[in-house]
Amino acid sequence: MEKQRVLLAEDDFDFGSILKQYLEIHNFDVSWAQDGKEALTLFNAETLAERPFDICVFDVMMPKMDGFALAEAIVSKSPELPFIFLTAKKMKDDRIKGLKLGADDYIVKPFEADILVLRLQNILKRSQRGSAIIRNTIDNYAIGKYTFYPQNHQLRINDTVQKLTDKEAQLISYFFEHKNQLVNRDDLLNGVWGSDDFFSGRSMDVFISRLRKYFKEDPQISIESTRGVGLTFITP
Amino acid sequence: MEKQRVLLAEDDFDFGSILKQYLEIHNFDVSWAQDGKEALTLFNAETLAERPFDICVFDVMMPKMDGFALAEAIVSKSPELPFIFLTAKKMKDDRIKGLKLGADDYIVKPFEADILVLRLQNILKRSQRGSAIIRNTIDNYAIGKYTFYPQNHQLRINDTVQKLTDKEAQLISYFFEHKNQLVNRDDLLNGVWGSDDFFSGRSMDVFISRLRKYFKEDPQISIESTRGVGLTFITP
DNA sequence: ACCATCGTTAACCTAGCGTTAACTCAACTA
DNA sequence: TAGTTGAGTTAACGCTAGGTTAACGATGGT
Repeated sequence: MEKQRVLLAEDDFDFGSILKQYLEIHNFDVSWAQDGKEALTLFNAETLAERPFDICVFDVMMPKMDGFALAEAIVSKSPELPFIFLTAKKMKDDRIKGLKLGADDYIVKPFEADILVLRLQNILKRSQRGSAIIRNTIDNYAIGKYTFYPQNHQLRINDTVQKLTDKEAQLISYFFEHKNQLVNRDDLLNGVWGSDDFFSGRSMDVFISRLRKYFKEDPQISIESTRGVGLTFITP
Repeated sequence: MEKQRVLLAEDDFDFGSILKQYLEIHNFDVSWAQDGKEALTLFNAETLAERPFDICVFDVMMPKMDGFALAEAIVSKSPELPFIFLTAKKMKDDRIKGLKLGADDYIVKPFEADILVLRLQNILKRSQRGSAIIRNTIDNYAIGKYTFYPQNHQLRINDTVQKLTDKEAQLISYFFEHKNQLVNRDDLLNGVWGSDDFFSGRSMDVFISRLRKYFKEDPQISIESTRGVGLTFITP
């Protein structure tokens, strides 16, 4: 199999070099940039040279150009190129911002390097089986009679407006962004809560239960769980 | 997607060139003028050439022709063209003057460059979904039985006149200018106070509470908060 | 020098939100 | 089939963002 090409933008030297090594062990071909501008330059060069990247990994906090800006710039040129964000936790609201940009995933530091590898492999697998993502900068998600507006945390159901709380909004964004995919519980925890928060427990289940109530009216939409694995947001 | 065209008028060389770069990274097409007259020339040239600008960014303090004069000149020719002001803080009353001219936003220096980008994108999104703003130089804002006159800080409620303080007036202007939009607390702080004032805190809440009193009589008008996010000035 | 005005701070209170606890049911294992 | 574990749901708890009022202190006018 051809090596997959990864564009890695990560300013922390130690962390970056470990990731690079680790990815290379797993048979990726890694181009590592230490700030956003450098990453953009790399991207342009490689794209011109007609050996485009297969996937990008952006740290959010970087000097000169942050990961979001970088992602926007790149998405505008290669709308179908998958990318994920890395971030230190505690960056409030960032997760929604990231997913709104159309990120395929959102990993909160610290994390195990092999987690990253697994996620990348999954995303690549998905994007290869067709489903070329046409990614627009999203300002709402609509399914059937439901429309969710991430900016103001509003879920419109037909014509009634339901205000969601912060966490509900983050969770629902995650689901809309991964609809009809089985997402495992750890990924969900990481994506919405930041895994290292290791809090005792079952908060996620409570929130899922709350979301289910919003979707109760529509038999076509549901959040189904697969015991021991994770959850799927089922939509028509 | 087509590049959006920005007319940037900013006399400070360092600041201007950074903004230009940053905007270009975000896929804007930037024309940068270093004083008001130059900006006006650019505007005329481009408008004649039938490649009109999509949005303008004016620094207030500039040699030869300040941002306000420039804005007036441009508004009189392209009434529907969105524009925002940049200004050093401490320029008392400027904000009201700016909003009276019909500015779509008002950003106080210093600020993060990505804030600017986000605001521009929001404004453009809004102005594209219809609602072509018919902008008159505003000398009052009227909603129901309330009319606010920014020049003399008077709020008329039916036929009684309430004189507002400086800050009340700035805040109410901001809300009238952003009615039925959720504005986040930081933007509000920046728009009215100038964010870097990081003053200990809760002044804004006090003012909001004061404004609410003025609107108490009318059940259709209110200032509602969305916890952890911001505030919405609700009007019919 | 005194008073009035206004923005800010302090202090207290409420309600909204995320989490936990506890109980129940469903699903897997042996 | 009994025992165990994962997940669904509800109610309750505790924390904190936000609402409100009163008091403070700076500024400017008389």
